[in-house]
Amino acid sequence: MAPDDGVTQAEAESEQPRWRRRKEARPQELLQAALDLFCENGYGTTTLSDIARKAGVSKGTVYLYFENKEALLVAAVRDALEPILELGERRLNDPDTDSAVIIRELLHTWWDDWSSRRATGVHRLIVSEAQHFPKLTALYVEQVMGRGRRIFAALVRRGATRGEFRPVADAEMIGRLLTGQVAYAMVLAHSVMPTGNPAPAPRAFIDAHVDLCLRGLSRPG
Amino acid sequence: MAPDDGVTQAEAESEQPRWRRRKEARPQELLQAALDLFCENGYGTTTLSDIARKAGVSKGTVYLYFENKEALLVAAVRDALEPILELGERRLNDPDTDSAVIIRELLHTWWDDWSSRRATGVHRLIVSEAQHFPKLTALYVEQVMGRGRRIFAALVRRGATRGEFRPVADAEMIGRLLTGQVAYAMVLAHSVMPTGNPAPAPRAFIDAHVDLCLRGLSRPG
Amino acid sequence: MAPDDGVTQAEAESEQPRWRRRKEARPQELLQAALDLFCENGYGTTTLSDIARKAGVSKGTVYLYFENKEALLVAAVRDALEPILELGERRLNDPDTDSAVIIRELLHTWWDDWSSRRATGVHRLIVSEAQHFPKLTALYVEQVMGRGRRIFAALVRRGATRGEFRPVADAEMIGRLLTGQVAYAMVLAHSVMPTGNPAPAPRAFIDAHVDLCLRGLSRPG
Amino acid sequence: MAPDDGVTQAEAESEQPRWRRRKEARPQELLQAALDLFCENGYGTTTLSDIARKAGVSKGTVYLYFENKEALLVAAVRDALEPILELGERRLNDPDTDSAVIIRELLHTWWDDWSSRRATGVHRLIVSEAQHFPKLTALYVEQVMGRGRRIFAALVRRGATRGEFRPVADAEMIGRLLTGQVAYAMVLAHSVMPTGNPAPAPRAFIDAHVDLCLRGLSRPG
DNA sequence: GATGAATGAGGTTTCATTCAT
DNA sequence: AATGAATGAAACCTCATTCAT
Repeated sequence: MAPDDGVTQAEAESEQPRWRRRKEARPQELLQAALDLFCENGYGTTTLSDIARKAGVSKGTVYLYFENKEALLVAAVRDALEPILELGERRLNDPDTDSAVIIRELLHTWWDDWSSRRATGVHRLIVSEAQHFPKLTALYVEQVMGRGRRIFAALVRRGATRGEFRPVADAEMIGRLLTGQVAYAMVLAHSVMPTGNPAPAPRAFIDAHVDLCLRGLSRPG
Repeated sequence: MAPDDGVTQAEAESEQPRWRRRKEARPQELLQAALDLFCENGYGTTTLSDIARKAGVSKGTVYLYFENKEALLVAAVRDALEPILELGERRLNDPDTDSAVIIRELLHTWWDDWSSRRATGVHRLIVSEAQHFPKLTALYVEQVMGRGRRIFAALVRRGATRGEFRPVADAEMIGRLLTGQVAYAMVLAHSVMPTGNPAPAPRAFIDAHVDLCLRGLSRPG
Repeated sequence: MAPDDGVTQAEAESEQPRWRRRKEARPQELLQAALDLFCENGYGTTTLSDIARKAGVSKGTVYLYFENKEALLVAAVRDALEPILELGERRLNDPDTDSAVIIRELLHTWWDDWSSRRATGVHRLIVSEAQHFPKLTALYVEQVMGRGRRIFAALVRRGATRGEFRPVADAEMIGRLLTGQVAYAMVLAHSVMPTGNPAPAPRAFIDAHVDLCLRGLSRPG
Repeated sequence: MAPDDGVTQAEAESEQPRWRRRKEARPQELLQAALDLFCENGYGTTTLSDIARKAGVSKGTVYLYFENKEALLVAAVRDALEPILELGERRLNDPDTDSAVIIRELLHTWWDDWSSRRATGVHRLIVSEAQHFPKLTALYVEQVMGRGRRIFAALVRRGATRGEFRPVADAEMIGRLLTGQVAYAMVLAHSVMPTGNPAPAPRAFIDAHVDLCLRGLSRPG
């Protein structure tokens, strides 16, 4: 989770030549370096020199793979989100599992998946830059926010149908509430928290959130 | 009176208030122009020329009143938040009002107050720039996030003490959850939503949020 | 005629301040510096640093007066040509002067006027950059080439009408021939000649050209 | 035979020809691609990638055959001009042909030969880049401009000697005038004309030019 | 106090050239 | 011989900041 854990750095090696041919690996290294820096410092503050240095290449090399800085941003975000978005609704249809359990697990899984991709900062990044990159924002709204909301709305309906939850008038809104709190936690984790301001551990926070919401969804009596 | 409300009156009369009143006749237009533009376009994208033009003064004039761009940002945020933070716990001590009602009203009031100051964008602004202005972030975390959390934590405890709510283990966490969802709505209202992505009306969203949480806080049976 | 005769240089003065406010004079100095350098070295080879240095200002100052490099080129060319184009047909209607005399004098005057504006290099500049600046090229073709051609075509017709010249089928074509040779001399004077390749003096060349053409226009017998 | 034609046969058999024959199997496509692009877009604007792509090779390959971009320019120009310059004075010595006819035909042939080599743009290219490549410019001045001027000066002297033309004081100057107009037509054909500005067809233009000049050379009475 | 012309560091981007493969 | 990934210098341009007026 440290912003510069060395994984993407150029490998320190013996008498390294001026450069190495890495056509296959380069784009990934660049995308990860770009994502890390954009998430950490924002788009405007991150320079292409920073990205190139972190990826262990020269400035010009970036332009072999990406049209310009904006394209790099879009590619980095897409690259981070795509595999995550393909995961999704795994246990949604397991009839033996309570909806409450699925909801709780899915929210935890969400956090873990994004963390493993070093992508939790994407929320903050999008929120910060939304005005300047409407295309990317639309992607995020539809594929991330919308998808999450729909999944959890479906779970809420499932729970209501199965008699686990009380009947719910606006399941979409509940879906929005369920996901929003977690997304916001990711936003804060990449903005105000790193400046030395404490916050509860993600798991505890998510659990408290789920506890409160599930209790709010439970059937009276 | 709730036993724990001391938290919210602590700094009001201290000998050296952390949130200083600066009543010098600063060009209010400058602060408002800066706030609007920073909130709308972000710190990096907003130029001092933009601000000066919007305020109807020349670029040089800005430097008569503010050390530099950063100082202007800090002053603009402070200027926007200061009067809002002074509002606060008005009806907190009215023994005839249910805690649930206070909570609901306070969240709505929060939104309205911030809207009237054109300050709803401050959340997004802070979130975006937190890394680069730790002082300002600390202020925000303590005075805005922290204050809100403490107020609502106190209200939760009040409700539990009065028998309105079930007993709550971690009232601070509940306070965090209650305020977070609204803060996040403000963040979204100034980031992804303006790019053409619909969201529910604030009032409806807040009400749904409060409904769910209060139900989650209600006493069983 | 030397490319850098110091006229446009920043004035060396006593303890000069970091900069001087010169709002009125700046654009002219910049335009002349730009024109000189563009004519001497071409558009692509001339850097904005060169221009700024020659005009005695910093790079940024150029952008206070001109949108970008291209706008500076267009403005410099326009600024050089405009006063010249306003001269024109002065003696065209003097009935006491032979058409042959007018033609000869006008061609000499043309050269002298352009020289006095340090604008003889514009032909070469336009010819070199025509493909990349079609707007500017169109201006040149219409206002410079076309105007010259039409003036001299009119003179040829005048001479034929007055019985000085033989009847001419295509006066426009003759106008093209009369002007082209002089324009080409200007082109060469700013391209191949400065690299150490000798050419006849402009006056002698123009006279020879006029001699040959006027003899070709004279009435048989 | 005209007494002064030695000028045009001077360098043909010298021990170390100034215009060297380089018959190495250079990729002709490279030279032609470079010539086309340089003539069309200029030297600075043409990238080595463009040339390599047009020639169907990789960028690196260019450097197997040419030291650098400048060497490629020189080679391309030389390659285009060399065979043309070897043509030259074919019918110069045919005693049965009038000098006027030779002049007219030679100017048309000049245009046709250059067109067939796609080399008409070389004039514009040289004019544009003369300052930066003095060696190449000197070559052009001597071998192209000078050669042409001398050939036509010789023809003018031939015509005067044979009594076809009036006596001429400065035949070199007439040669300059005869060739200049055609060279200039080529310059314009590759600069201002392609941007949508009409001009007479080359043949008509050359004929009008020759008509005027030959009439100017004709014997009075 | 107010102005806005001027500065110059620093950003993104291009491209001739090199060199491991 | 041929490739094309990689380099890095240098270009254009922006803008926070300064300061003569």
